[in-house]
Amino acid sequence: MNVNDKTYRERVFEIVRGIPAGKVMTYGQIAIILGEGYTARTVGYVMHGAEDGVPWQRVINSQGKCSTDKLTLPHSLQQGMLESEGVIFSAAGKCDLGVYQWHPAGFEPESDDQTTLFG
DNA sequence: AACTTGACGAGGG
DNA sequence: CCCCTCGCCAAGT
Repeated sequence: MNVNDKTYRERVFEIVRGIPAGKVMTYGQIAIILGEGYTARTVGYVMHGAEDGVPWQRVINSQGKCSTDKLTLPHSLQQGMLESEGVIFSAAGKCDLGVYQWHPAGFEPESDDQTTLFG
């Protein structure tokens, strides 16, 4: 399995393309969904080579922060793109995953207690 | 084949 | 909240 294999990379991109604007997913979350020997690191490795119009900005780390701060990309470019989609970041550059994290159909968390929302 | 890096994650101080 | 350590998998030298 090689990150350059189209099938390998496509599985990651397929999920990322499914993230709607204003929502985010974490590297580790994507790795868990793919299962097959993927880890947060490999997903990140695949993501840094995203080119197919994949909304890479919607993939952040498990802390709710952008991992692109000190890298090739200008500081807060990713955060700025997400803010344009409505994601609110704290002064420390962190967003609330409990609010913005996207869960693909079939991989939703256990929490179904929305019945208590409005009594 | 060995060693280092890297858009990561969890745990501890 | 910041910093460090260790585990993880693939790529580049």
